[in-house]
Amino acid sequence: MKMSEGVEWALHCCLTLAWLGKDGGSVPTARLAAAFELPPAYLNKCLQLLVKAGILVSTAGVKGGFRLARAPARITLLDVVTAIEGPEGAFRCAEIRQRGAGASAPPREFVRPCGIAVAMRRAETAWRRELAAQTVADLLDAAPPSASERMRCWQLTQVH
Amino acid sequence: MKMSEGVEWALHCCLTLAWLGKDGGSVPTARLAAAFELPPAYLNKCLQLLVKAGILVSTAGVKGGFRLARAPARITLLDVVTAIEGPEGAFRCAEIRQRGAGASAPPREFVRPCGIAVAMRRAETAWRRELAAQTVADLLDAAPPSASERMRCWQLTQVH
DNA sequence: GCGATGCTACTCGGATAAAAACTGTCCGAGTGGCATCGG
DNA sequence: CCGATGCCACTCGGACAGTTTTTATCCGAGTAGCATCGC
Repeated sequence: MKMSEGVEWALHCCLTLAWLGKDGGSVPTARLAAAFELPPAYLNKCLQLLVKAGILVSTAGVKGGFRLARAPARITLLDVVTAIEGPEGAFRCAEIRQRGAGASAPPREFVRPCGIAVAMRRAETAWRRELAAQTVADLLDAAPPSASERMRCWQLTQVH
Repeated sequence: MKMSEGVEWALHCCLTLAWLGKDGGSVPTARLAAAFELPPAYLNKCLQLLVKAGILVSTAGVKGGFRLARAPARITLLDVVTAIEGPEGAFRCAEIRQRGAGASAPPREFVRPCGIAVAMRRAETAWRRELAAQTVADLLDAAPPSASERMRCWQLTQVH
């Protein structure tokens, strides 16, 4: 059960966009990739997922790039995780209770969901609740102010 | 982020062992695999993980097999999930904040952990807490009594 | 001088390969029961 | 009849392939700015 690295990348990029894009400018993939030494093409793939989810908006052309689609306070960590990992939960009940020994049971016994699936779903719900309670704005507040400034200074050095 | 199917298998096997092994007998892999139409060899691999974690005990020999190492009330879902999936969390912080733009930052800035990692860890902790709050005994109570009896009857038909 | 127009460089976006993890399979070491043999 | 002993069938346990998911890469479609050309 390994979460995609794209989640970490996406969150750091959201934070960076919140810092750099304050003046309304778009940031291209190449610059975000350079900011964290990530493979640019694959990072682009992750950012596209965020666009599809409505978290980012993309602009084509020579001065194009990505920027946040809405205020950081309205982007939860759950939004980002779901955008990258997909809507399905980690645990998927295959209903093996109905196979083998359970094949001869009356169908009405399987009307109520499998207790194991319920328990696992409950845990994942708690996980989602915690993720939904945190926003990108919270991450901005928690990060040291120097990081924001360093990122902004670094961006100037990258202008060719 | 897909959880291994072995988790579902292991939980169903723990439930089955609690039902069948009441009289102290061990249940071999082949019988558990037949009970859910699972690949026997791979299921055996999962059961070995449970043995390593101290959840099951295995007995070799002609009347051998697996049985619960302790009472169902003392086996949490977290125990089983950790045994199959390993102790590491789903999210692993790669500290990309220290690379690229952050490479020139003073080391003391990275003493406190990455805010993103903290937030993700908090969510996973909530997930673990829910899993730890549920035991195999709770699953036994939640399952319909007919399932227990059916499994016991079915077992008799499997004796060669 | 001013506007329209064609061009170029740069961007995103999706289709295409390599790598890793998960899933599935096989065979060997070890053990306990059981039949046999001897006393 | 009772005990010791050797054998055998059955079990777990770890080493070996196949398949799906993840990671990484490349190239094409499209767009915005800019220089050029014409009026």
